[in-house]
Amino acid sequence: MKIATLKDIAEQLNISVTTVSKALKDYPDVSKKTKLQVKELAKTLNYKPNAFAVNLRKRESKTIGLIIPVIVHHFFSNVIKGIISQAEKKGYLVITLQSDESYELEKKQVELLLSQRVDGIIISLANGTAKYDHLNEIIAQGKPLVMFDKIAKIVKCSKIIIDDRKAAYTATQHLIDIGCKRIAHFRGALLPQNSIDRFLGYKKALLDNNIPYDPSLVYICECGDMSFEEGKKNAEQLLTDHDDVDGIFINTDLVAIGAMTAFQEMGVKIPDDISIVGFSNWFMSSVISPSLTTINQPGVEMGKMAFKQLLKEIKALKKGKTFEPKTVVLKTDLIVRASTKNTIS
Amino acid sequence: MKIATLKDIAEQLNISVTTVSKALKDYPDVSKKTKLQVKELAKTLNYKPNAFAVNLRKRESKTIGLIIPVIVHHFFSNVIKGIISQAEKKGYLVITLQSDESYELEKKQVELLLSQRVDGIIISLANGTAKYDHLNEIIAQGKPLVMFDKIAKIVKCSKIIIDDRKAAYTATQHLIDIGCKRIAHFRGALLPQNSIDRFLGYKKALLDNNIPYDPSLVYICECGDMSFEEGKKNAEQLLTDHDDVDGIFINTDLVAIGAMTAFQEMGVKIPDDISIVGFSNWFMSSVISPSLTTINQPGVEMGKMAFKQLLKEIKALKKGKTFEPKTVVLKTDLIVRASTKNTIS
DNA sequence: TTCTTAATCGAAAACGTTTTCGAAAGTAAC
DNA sequence: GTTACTTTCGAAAACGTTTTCGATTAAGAA
Repeated sequence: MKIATLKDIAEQLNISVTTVSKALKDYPDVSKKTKLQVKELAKTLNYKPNAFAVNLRKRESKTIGLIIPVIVHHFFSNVIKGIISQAEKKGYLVITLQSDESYELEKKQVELLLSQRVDGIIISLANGTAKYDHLNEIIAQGKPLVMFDKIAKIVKCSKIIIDDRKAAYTATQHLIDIGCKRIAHFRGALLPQNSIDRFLGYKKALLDNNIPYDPSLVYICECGDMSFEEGKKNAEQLLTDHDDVDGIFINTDLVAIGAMTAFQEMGVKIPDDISIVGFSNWFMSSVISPSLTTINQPGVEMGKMAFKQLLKEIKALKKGKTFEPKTVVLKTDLIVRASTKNTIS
Repeated sequence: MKIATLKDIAEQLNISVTTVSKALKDYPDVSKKTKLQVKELAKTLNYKPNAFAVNLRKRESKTIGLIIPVIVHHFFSNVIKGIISQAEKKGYLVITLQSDESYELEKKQVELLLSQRVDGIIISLANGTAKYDHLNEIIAQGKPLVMFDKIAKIVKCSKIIIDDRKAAYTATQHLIDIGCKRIAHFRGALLPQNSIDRFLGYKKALLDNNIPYDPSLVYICECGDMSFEEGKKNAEQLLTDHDDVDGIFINTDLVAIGAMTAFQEMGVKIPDDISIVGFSNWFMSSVISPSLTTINQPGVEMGKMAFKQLLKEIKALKKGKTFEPKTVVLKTDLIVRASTKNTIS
């Protein structure tokens, strides 16, 4: 019932704890005979090294922390999957926490992970996060930090992102290419960097095509998380504000789907009356009707990359080396589906 | 840069490590003055107790393990969310692993968690799991184990489930009530208990209503995970096998959506030609067209329950008490939407 | 024989905490 | 001056590993 320790093995074999430890890790200064005996007994006693003791001694936990705004989310759960699978391959475990888009919680969770002595932290910022002391503390403690998707540019750490601006530009350009003249934008929250970047990409595409930028066509979401309801609300508002809009680029698929639902309820035809482009390529977007044109955001790959970078830094630090923060930009693709329709050719 | 320890504080204050430790936890045998000094210095040094050392000493990690078949999954990610949030509230952290529906991986992951000395394990079984040695080992080590959703009845541990049979019965009865005469069933994999139970509920509903049970109407999925493609394939097969089916009860929403997509591509009208009921109430199901009638499966609540039960058992064991495994059955609801249509009244 | 080398082992310290137990010093009572 | 408390502290052991460094023995070389 009690879990076996090195001491138990040593006593049963009448040898020292030292020798048992060395035998199990194939040190050269242990005889073949003893090694065999030790290994055999270890197996029958179902010996497993006590991780606490190993951690304490080695000053590393083989564990990393992961903080994300929401778990029930197609993109984020893909990232989680990517991180966990990659980590497991390399012998690391992942402690996951959800910040719920709250700065306060996020800060508390960083403290928690630090006192747990994780070997490194991967984080995607909450929308509410505007102060970065808690992140700088991680770095100050000499712990690797990797941010992904929702990042803070100022913080000196590695970042795994997509080119939001370029992707948004591509999305908007697609609307223009198919003949849209009045293009609205649902930009989500004001703060997060990718919200800003997507907005800038949208704006640039307009200007590059000599379409005047009209601020009244940009809808902001004051609430914490972009949601289905937000999309519905914005769509209804848009319809009362403007009757000439023929295209919308929307920050997130979920919001886009909310908007589409509202439009359909109000008798607006998609894509005939309005073309819509979303962002993220949620699985859902391929099965709704009409299917949603969107930007594919490679979640699993992002997760894997984030862990790989973190591991690189963990290893560098272990060897006493320093490292330069690196920013990896992952490729995105425009996926054209039924929610956008060419009215030109 | 270096992280402060009790010793550092002790040396700077010229007192013993013992006193520092006691001061920080407000032991009565430390003077107010020393307590104040210690706490102040601890704050300025940003002292955080070393979790490894505490764990080693206290023989508990305040960490639990969670193994699930898939992360990117509406129901499971909801459960994860429930577990993590509840655990955080109680001061516990969660290490999440994904078994990918593989018995081998699941077994390895249990070993991993045990050697990590987690305080308990929550698990939802892989479809491929038919042997339970690894689970019994957890119990043999005196660690609490809670299973949810995909459980093994034989294993003596607490279980959080829904009444799959009853839910399936309700779903099938709904199809019968609206006038369906030939009702098919996509049952998913052969092995998992809930797949079996849902099938039994389906069958019982038929028989209770004097509808003959026809095995050729039950479609099995040989593959590991139930997927969108599986639904399409089954739908196509069904259409060539039988032309008189007017209702289907499908194991999982995702498969149901796949089937609906296939039907729509083949010109079969839903719900006019065939009524469909899914299972789980994925968010997606409410926004597709037609929206999907389904059984609501309370993921977050299930996760919270699972953790609560686990914590109860952890606490009992800590006090040296024993406990009786408990099975909690959560309520489900039928959610009627547009994919089923009353052809009677 | 004596010296060198190789092979095999173990004592001990260290990682950072927690907790038990006793010591010391001060105060109060007699 | 002795006894009896109270208050405040610290030594030491323990949790289970890992690793350094010496010790011991045996074998081979001189």
